[in-house]
Amino acid sequence: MADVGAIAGVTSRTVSNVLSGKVAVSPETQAAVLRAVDQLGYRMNTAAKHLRTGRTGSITLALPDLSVDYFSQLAGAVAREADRHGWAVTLEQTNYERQRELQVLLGQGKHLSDGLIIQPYALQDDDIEILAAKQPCVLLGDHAPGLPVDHITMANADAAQCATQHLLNIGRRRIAAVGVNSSGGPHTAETLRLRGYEAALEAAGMLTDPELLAEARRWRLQDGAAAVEGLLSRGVHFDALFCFNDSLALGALHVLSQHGVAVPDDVAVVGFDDIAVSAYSNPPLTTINPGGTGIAAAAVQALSRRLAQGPSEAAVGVVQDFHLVLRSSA
Amino acid sequence: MADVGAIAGVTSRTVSNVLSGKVAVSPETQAAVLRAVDQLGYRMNTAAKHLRTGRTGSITLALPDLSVDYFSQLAGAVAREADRHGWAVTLEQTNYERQRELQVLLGQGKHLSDGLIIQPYALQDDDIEILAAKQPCVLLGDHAPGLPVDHITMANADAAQCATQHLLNIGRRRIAAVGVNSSGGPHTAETLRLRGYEAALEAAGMLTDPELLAEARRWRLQDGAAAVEGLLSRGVHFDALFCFNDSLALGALHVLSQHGVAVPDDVAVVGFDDIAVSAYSNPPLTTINPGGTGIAAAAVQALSRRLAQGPSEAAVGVVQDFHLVLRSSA
DNA sequence: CTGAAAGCGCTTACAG
DNA sequence: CTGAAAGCGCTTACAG
Repeated sequence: MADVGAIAGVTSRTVSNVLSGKVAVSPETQAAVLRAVDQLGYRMNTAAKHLRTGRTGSITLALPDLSVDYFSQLAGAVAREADRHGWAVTLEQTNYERQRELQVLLGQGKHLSDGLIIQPYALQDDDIEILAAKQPCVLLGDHAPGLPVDHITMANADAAQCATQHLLNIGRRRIAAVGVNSSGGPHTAETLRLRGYEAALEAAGMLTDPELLAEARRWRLQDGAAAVEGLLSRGVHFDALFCFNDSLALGALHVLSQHGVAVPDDVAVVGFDDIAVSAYSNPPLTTINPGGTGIAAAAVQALSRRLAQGPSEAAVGVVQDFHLVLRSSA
Repeated sequence: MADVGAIAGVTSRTVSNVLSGKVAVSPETQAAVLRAVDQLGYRMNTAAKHLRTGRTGSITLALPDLSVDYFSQLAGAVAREADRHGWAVTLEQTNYERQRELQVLLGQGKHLSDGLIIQPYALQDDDIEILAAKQPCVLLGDHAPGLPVDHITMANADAAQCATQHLLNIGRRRIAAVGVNSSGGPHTAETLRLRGYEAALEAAGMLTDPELLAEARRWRLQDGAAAVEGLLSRGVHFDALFCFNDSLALGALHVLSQHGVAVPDDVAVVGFDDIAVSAYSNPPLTTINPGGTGIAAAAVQALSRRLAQGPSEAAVGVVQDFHLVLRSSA
């Protein structure tokens, strides 16, 4: 920077002013500096800037697993949004491990960043206190209401009820729920979606048959396949599947097809998330769309606001809209 | 660091030595320092370290689009590998844009990192010279042979020939190629895979029928669907599809099913990449597996080696193994 | 094995 | 509108 200044006939101070654009500089000086920058191929040292200002210009995105479609699509959307805000995004795969989630929240990640967008999975409500402190942070997914942390969420229970209601509307009466996880906390997606499922049944004057609750701790393709295999091998009778996410549903579709079960004639299937492949499965999957890239945009915006406001302002919670996407599977 | 030293009764120099572990420190001193670190909740300032050492501890991963399964799975694998090497990974979505690819290669990304792993898409061979310079860099995908840059690739033509050969082996004679892109350069995946396809036909004494070449500039689900719709609407007769990647194949499967075409009876389908969903499609997809997470591991390792050796050492090219995964679609 | 000191490349009160 | 100078928090020759 001093070298640039030397060529332009100014000090580093003025070069900095020109480059940051925060302080007015006379047009001639500005032109001279820019010329010198070009001539030297000068690029600012971000480390020095970071050291001085305390701002890194990057945010951390912490997700359980990038190879899960929902997360990778979320990551893509967040990257795009962050880009618009001039942020780089550093990736942190937490592998569904509480330890790593805590580590990231405590800011012990390898890389210091200005803020964090995290979708926790294994973190308990007890860990809440830790969250609020340490660093600017936006939570994705579901957590205890009243959490003093910015968060973007969706109406999980309502959406699940809507999905189940649709299955009831088309005349199904033996609807299995795929993705139940009895070890989930009270404010997790698995619990809320189960609640929505039960609410729909109840509203129709029906009881939840425990036999129809198919467990799946993780929600990957293989987990959906295994859950439905289980249902089938136990001889459970069902005419519909409400899967807690699309990967489960895709796995389910696969197993049903292998067993010669017709979808939707014998068994109707509804998913949750509307990932890209779901529109192209055989048959195409009816599913809940959780507001598209809205979550990513809301998250980045919330973090941006938090960074501008500082930690004192009250936490904001955004509830994303959803809608049922009707395709052939139900 | 000075504060920590004050408590431990040493200077920052010794604290630094303890924390870096590079210089021997007496056990008592070490214990005292560690205690002080704990007591103060001290965390090292990475910016200062970076400024001083010139190393950021992070690498940049530049991919066209995270919402494409192949790339997101690659990103997940790279993140995992980088983690093992103690690196954070910063994400750069280039959106298939030459401009952004150049920008990243020139190191003009928002974030300075120690090195770059990039899968270019729009970059031409003319840009090669730029690549070699600027920063430690590992190339993914296909490029001119003899490129003076570390690169991880696979035997695209061989794999494509293998896939096509399989279709010939099971008695198919009208094999359409899906994903042809006439504007691709001579060393791109589209060109190499087409070449493998043609080589297989030629080896069987057959000619390439231009009618069977289905264009698709991008290789997403919708592109595969559109390509096959085109084939169908043009009334082209075909009994097999060799799709240049799995997303195209999945899109194709969808359209075939919509039109009541039986797979594999009427039309056999082979894909390329073996992404996770491909094992769960209906029918499950026969495809080329490009060495699993081997590419990610090889890339991170190559970058690691490059960083240790400096720019003078000769560039290394790794050709990843592949194999055909036989499932029901062909 | 440890101290005292310089310096990495910026930004920013303090002056003028 | 611009200079001279301090300081962000580390690491590392230079000594001892």
